[in-house]
Amino acid sequence: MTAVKYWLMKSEPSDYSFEDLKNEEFQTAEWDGVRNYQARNLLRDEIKVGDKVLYYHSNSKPSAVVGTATVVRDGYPDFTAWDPTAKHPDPKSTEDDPIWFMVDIQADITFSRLVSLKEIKSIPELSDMVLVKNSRLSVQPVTKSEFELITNLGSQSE
DNA sequence: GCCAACGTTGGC
DNA sequence: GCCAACGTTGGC
Repeated sequence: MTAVKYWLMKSEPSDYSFEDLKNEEFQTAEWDGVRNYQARNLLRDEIKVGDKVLYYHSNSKPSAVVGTATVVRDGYPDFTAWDPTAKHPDPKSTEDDPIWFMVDIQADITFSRLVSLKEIKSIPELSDMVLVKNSRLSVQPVTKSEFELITNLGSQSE
């Protein structure tokens, strides 16, 4: 039994929002479409059932963490990669030799107020977050204290 | 919509 | 293996 780890996953809400996740059956969805090797390695090797996820809306007004989710399935091949009609097909990835991986996540807490990137940047304790430093990685590690601080902020009333 | 930062591709 | 050209991300 390994310890629970913490992550932040980005999605453009116009593409797939936290509301979309909550509208799924069992509020659960495949986190497909990741086409970045660093993120792939995390999905394939590091992210495990029971891990906790901050759900971040990028390219949004404002960009913000809007809720949390729980990983409910370990990494497995992203079969949308070899579907030419999918959103992010990759002909180099095949069923026999998959390149891209995904996990399943289930919506957990819906924040009562969003925690914006601006707010995150204003908090000294969060200045080491990957989100603040390398804004491009779409799946990134966060520490337990970062996760708890942001979840506490998002759970405050109003 | 702009563009900086970053990642990937491919010629050599 | 280098690196210029190109594509993408995502804040603003």
